Amino acid sequence: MRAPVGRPRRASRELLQEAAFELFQHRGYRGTSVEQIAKMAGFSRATFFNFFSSKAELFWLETDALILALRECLEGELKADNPRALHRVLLEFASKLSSDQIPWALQNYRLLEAADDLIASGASRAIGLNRVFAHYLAQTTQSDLIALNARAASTTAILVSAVLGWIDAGVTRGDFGKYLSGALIH
Amino acid sequence: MRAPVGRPRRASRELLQEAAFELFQHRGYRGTSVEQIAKMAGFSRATFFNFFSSKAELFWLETDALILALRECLEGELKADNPRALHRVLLEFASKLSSDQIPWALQNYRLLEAADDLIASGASRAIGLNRVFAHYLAQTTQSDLIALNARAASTTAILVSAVLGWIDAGVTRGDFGKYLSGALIH
DNA sequence: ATATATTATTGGACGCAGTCTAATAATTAA
DNA sequence: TTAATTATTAGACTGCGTCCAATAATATAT
Repeated sequence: MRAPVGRPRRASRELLQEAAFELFQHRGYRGTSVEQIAKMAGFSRATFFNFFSSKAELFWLETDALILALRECLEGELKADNPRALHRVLLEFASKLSSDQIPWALQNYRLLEAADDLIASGASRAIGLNRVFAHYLAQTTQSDLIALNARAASTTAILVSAVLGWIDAGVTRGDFGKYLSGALIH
Repeated sequence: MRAPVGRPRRASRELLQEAAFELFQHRGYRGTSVEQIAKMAGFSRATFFNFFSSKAELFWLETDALILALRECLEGELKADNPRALHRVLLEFASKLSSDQIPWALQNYRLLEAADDLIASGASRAIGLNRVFAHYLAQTTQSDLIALNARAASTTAILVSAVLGWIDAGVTRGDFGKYLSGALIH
């Protein structure tokens, strides 16, 4: 593990994100330009795009980590001898979520509404989740493709709506598991 | 009903849409600029934005009409003495859909994938549908908000996945009702 | 006929996102 | 000291969406 060759990095995703969220608070997402974010963090616009492929990617950084954790949890389950039902795994994952580690983006998900690129990137996350669920169901159950896709889509939609409900509940929200189980059994 | 005052219109949504879809076929959605669409139809870029608030709005013109019809169908049902369950109304609406009147945008929904603004505008349609369903459920059933939202979201997701499955089935797809009912009862 | 009001179309400018390229800066290795 | 390597940067470009002022085409009033 030698010292890396070449000019060392000064910028980082974290530095840029910090500057961005501060600006988003004051001027909103649309009211904040990439130029301003980069300048606020002490870098140039070009550098911003060395770290994020778009303004929206920055927004989802923490949320993507959460989604990744969920995906790995499901993949681990698939490797088990007898993988449990999707809903059970989701509920267990949900029970480990604590109210104080909600990604900034999710806590401020209402920022989505006015910005096309945020809606699009949020939708891409939902679609990605849906693919993960569909894959899990395909491995663990047998049914025709259309019913399988419908179940995956339904699960995704319910999960998202439970998350939003949980966030909307504010600081007194309590445990997420309660919200998810309430939404899953209908 | 006198002749309208002022300079008469030459342009129309239909003319612009026709030109746009032709270009989309050849160069794709992203590869087609608003400038090109307007020029192809014989107008200027500025005129395009007199008729559509964005390139994506043009894409959804026919689909929006379909969604509107569904919404009106549900609103009519709400005014009935004894509105039926949401699923029943949807199935009846679905049975009236014929394979040869699928909006161009839906038939070519794969164009969505590469274009952020299309994804965003598509997601907005889904969110709008979801609101309609949530409203319907709120009027016709009694349950807590979170379960209600979850059911609406689930219905929306299932409807969308059924539509996509139906379209993917190609010309031999047959009746949509079959797809929807297969997706709804899971 | 001519002038006026009204509406449609247009050109041109702007700011911002995202892409690209070439230049420069900071470091390690030779 | 020089070369190789990587980070940062400036600057140009295209396209979207917004805006405004200019012009064109029509109806109506005088």
